[in-house]
Amino acid sequence: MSPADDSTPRGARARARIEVTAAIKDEARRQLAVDGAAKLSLRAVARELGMVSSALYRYFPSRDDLLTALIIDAYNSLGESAEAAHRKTAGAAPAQRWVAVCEAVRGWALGNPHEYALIYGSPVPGYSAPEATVPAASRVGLLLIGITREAYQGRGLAKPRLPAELRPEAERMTADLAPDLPPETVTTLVAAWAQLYGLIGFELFGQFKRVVEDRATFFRHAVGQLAHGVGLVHGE
Amino acid sequence: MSPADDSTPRGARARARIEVTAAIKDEARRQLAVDGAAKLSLRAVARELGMVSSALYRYFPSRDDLLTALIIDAYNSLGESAEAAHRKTAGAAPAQRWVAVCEAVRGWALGNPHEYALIYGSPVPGYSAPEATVPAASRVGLLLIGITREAYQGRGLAKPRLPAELRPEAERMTADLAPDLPPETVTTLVAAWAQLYGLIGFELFGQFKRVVEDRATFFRHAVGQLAHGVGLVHGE
DNA sequence: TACAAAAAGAGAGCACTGCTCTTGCTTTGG
DNA sequence: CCAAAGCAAGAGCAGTGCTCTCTTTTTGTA
Repeated sequence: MSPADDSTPRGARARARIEVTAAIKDEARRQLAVDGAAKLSLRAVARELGMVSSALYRYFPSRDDLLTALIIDAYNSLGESAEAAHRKTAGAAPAQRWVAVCEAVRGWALGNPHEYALIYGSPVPGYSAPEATVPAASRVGLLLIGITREAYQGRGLAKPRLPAELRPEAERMTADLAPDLPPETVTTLVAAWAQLYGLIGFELFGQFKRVVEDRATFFRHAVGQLAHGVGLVHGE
Repeated sequence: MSPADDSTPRGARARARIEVTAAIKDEARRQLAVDGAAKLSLRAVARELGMVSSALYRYFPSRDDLLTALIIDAYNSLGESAEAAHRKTAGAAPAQRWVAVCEAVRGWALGNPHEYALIYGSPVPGYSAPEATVPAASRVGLLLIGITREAYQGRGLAKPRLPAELRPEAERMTADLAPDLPPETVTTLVAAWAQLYGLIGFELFGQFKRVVEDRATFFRHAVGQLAHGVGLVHGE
């Protein structure tokens, strides 16, 4: 995760530290998958690893620091799933790539519900994500921007309307996120990005219970509509 | 909250029980607003109320039961805010009512972030919402259905396209939720419902930090687009 | 190579949590 | 009137995050 400044760890101790750190995170991830973030216990992790709880604080100075490490890993794991779907659809139409990436995000979420809740559910109280999580957290968003850019550079796309009151904000966002795209598109894109997580969250957290049954099909259709809204669909 | 079967409590003891129960919930809500659900402590609540912790278990058999009561209250509080906005816009165009209700939901969420997180964030681990929460949880959804119905009965509305693979599910949802509306509309409506919470959740949980600044304007536009997608906007 | 410094583990302990059980006291209803 | 039910209080259990001290082990360097 951290950049490998010197790929040769200075000694046996440094190597051991890396291994123990990884072991702690692995065991913590295991407990996370079973019981969720709120029940993750440092003492239980240490117990399972055969070490005493106070020794664990040599590796993570607090429970929140462990959680932060897990959050960054989760963002990266999710990002890799999404990027894999993106790669696999190279050459396909932008709308299809969009749907594929969205489905990869959904699939990862369904497969790792507690990790998903950790990063996109309510943040752990009193905990605000440190700056270190930003790059990992951006990966999916960048992917969606990339797909849109590809479509735009390919043949342009239908711009949604933009009310005058939103234009300043739209131009600010555009300058920050994708200066080569029209503000109308960037605005819709950001909304679609948030809406994607609404769809996934409702499914994952049980709001669709007794409402939506064929959730995969429903999701595919909904994110297809999102792609349409962004302007990725030309034909028909 | 609970239906007043006999509005005259049988005696002084019953009255006291109601009052103590309310006091516990109030204090718990106070702590919830400050520290969030995970740090809500029965002992702290009891302490603040001048009672010993074990006495609290006469009123709520467990921490989860207290949380469930708070969840139902939160759903109802949110529902009332939304319904107030709905009433206040009686006679207005459906799209305007839609936006007003969505803004009421957002306003309530921003004003009660921890309560919002309690009901729409990641569910408390190992905790699945009991059936008792269903009616309270449905109020906002019913409102959105009502607005759409009003628009439909008024002058009909533009139906979005519906792919064949989704038609069975769309018809099932329609039969369950609003048999008098076209399946195309119901499907889009359910998606919009989830997407609304995506928009609010991203704002509330910090995902829009350094991305969207003028969030009120952005939100108004985004939910206006949702209304458009459902078919509530006729003109222009 | 000897040695001080840094890193790591072990254990005890503090203040807190949810929850249970027992012991008394008070209100209630037959 | 009096047993029964409801309620409060206190002690106690097992667990938590975290800190502090003490000892051992591994370092980089004089």
